[in-house]
Amino acid sequence: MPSDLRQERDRTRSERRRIDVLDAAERVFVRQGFHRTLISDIATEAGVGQGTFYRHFPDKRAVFETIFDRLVDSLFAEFAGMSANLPSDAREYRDASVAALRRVAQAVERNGDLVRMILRETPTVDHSLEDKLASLHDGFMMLAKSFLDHAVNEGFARPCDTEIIAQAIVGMGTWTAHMWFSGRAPDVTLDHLIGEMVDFAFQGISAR
Amino acid sequence: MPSDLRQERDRTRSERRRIDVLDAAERVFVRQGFHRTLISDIATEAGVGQGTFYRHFPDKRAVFETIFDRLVDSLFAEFAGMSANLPSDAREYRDASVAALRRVAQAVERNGDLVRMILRETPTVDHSLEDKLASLHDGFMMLAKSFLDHAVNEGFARPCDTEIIAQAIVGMGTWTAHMWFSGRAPDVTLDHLIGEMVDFAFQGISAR
Amino acid sequence: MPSDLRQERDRTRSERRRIDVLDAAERVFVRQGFHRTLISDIATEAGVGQGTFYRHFPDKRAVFETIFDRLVDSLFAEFAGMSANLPSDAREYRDASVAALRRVAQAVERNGDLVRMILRETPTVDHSLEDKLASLHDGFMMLAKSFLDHAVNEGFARPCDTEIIAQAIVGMGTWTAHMWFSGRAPDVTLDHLIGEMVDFAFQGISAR
Amino acid sequence: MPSDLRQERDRTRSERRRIDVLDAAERVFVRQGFHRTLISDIATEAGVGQGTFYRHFPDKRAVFETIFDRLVDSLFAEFAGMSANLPSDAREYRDASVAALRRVAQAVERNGDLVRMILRETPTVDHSLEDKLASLHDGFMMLAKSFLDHAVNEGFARPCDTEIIAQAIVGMGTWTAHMWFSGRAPDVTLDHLIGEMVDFAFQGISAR
DNA sequence: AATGAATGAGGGTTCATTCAT
DNA sequence: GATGAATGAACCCTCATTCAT
Repeated sequence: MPSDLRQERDRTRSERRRIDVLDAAERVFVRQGFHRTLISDIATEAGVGQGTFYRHFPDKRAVFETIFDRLVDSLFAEFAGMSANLPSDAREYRDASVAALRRVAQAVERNGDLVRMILRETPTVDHSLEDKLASLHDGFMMLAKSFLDHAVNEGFARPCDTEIIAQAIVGMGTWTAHMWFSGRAPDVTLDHLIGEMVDFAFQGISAR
Repeated sequence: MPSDLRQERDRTRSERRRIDVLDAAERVFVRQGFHRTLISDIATEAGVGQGTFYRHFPDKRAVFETIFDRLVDSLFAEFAGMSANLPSDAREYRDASVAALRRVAQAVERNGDLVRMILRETPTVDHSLEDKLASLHDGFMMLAKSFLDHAVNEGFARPCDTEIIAQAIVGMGTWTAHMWFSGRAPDVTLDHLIGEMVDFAFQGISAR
Repeated sequence: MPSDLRQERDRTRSERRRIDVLDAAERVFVRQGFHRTLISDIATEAGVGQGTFYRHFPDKRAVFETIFDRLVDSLFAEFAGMSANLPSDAREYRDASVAALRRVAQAVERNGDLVRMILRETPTVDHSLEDKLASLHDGFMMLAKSFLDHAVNEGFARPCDTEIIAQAIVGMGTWTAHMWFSGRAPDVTLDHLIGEMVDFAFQGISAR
Repeated sequence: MPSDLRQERDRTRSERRRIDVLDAAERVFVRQGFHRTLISDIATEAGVGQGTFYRHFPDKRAVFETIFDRLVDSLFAEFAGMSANLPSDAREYRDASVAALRRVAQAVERNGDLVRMILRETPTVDHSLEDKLASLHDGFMMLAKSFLDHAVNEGFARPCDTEIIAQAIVGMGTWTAHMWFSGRAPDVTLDHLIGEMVDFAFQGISAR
């Protein structure tokens, strides 16, 4: 039945349009921020009429949320194959940390501006989006915490309030990423940066 | 000449009005964020007409910047008497850190919502305000760095890339403060939180 | 490609809308003057929303200038075929003057209110529009002067400061037109009026 | 009784204030035109508070009208002693015309900007002010007409539609004055200008 | 009487959203 | 389905006018 084929093709074309709009919105949000962006900016950037925007999204907030979700998914995909086997001594733990950070850094590097935009804009878009971002942070924190708990249990990390420390570590990382992608970080290689931060996390600043 | 007296009184009253408007704006910004706040919201909250708003500020952005500056000044005032004598051994250094963090925490505690609002909204208001906030962060980072450099020079902190570590520490602190004042931090006392963070910063997570 | 057709049709329709707004503005300006006219008055008169006004003109001043230019163009079009052959004796000169005035009068008659409005309002709209009107007057004056110079050179007008006299004649004409279209001129036929003015311009008031 | 004296002095002071405001308004109107002038501009220029403005005038229009009337009065005062004895031959008539124009020119010269402002702004302020200006023109026209009628009756002016000619002459004069005070008139002496215009009015342009 | 801070109605302008084509 | 002109609610800002001091 050819109409099936046609429906299929139409759906595909529509889906492509939707993604065009999404990509355009992302570029504009990155460039101008959420609040300075007009629907017409997005439509123009996407090369479509404003009406077409409304065929795919109910409003600006919805596109933003879709972009947010898309980013989160792509970051989580990056993590998928990662936490396979837990480290069994301090050395392995450290190596795993460095490897994980490198992987994240690479993942984020490809669209650092996007990440920065999301971190900057999300909390001012909406209360519910602010919460969503918070859960995301919580998710990372839980991940870090479970890593840490494991290490403590295995005896190659000292006992501590792992929730607080996990929180601190995530904060440290997020912040540093923010700086790095703003170009406001010290002018060093990414490997050096990661190395210093892991050393700090493992040994702190104290001599010995 | 009685008109001198009158001018004086008028100036005082006008100054009070200005502060009323400023305080009202602060409350509304905290409640609704910068972008959802209308001039009329501020005027209503202050219990004055819209025209009165414009008598004291040219626009919403200007009030925001004034609130920002006022906060920065009040935080700096808190720091004024602090960095008197530098610590001369590791223990003193740790104690000084705890004391400093307590002091900052207390200073911020009184208007945690304001701090959170400023941290959240500022980067989306304006490019120039975003920069202003960045310099502020830089300032804190430099402070932390000089502390750290001192400790390294004195030999009670291990040699490291103090700029990176200072950045990380400031990030960690800011982030944790953010969490704390959102009520999304673990449910512990402030002293415990500070203690854990300082321990982490000094010894890291490693056993021994 | 049907979109070409559509673009064409859209452009035509838009152009028509623009002219609707322009015509409406003209009517309102004539009725209320520039300063008493609100954008909403124009939109209402045109039967469109306020937003539509702004789709076609940036502000009230711009519509005014467009109306001004449109009038000037239409008046100049009237003059186009006129100054073909210069008169070669006093009688021809007088006949040519009468003919020219009749022609102008007819051209202006069709929209006397508009002309009056433009003469009245333009100098208060804007400095640049005031200047534009002044150049227009200058243009007319130069035209009159060249006519006069020719007559003097040919010997059927007495030697005189032709610039001053040209200025005076234009003033006389403009003024009389103003009066005529306000309904404040003496109650005579246009031909009589023109005849008297031309006689005056040729012979002055003196007996003989 | 000293309170009489005091009342008297107060009245005088109030009257002086009123005139200060009036003078200030005049300067501002000349500088900015009626519509661009704010009450606060006038008050500032007068060096008084805005409240004081309202003590003396109900609104901007009223000050304008007062300035208008004041100008008219001062011009009429200038004419008071003028039309004493009517001329009895053509030569005298011409001399009288030149003398009259010189006198008017001098009167106007002292405040040419004011006259220009009044001529420019009045018709756009108000319908009733427009009418008032029209009556003024009518007054001048009637004056000119009666002069002209006399001359015709005495036989040293040719018979003509004196109303039309009077209108034309007034228009010519007003227009030329306008040009002159805008600095857009030919660069000649006032006497030359007047001479040319009177010659034109008496003999027209025709040779012989 | 003089002041000028306070007011808020009024008018300009923007822009999300609709809808005829 | 796509378009973009049209719309008008919503918001910013001005400024004539009032009135407490």
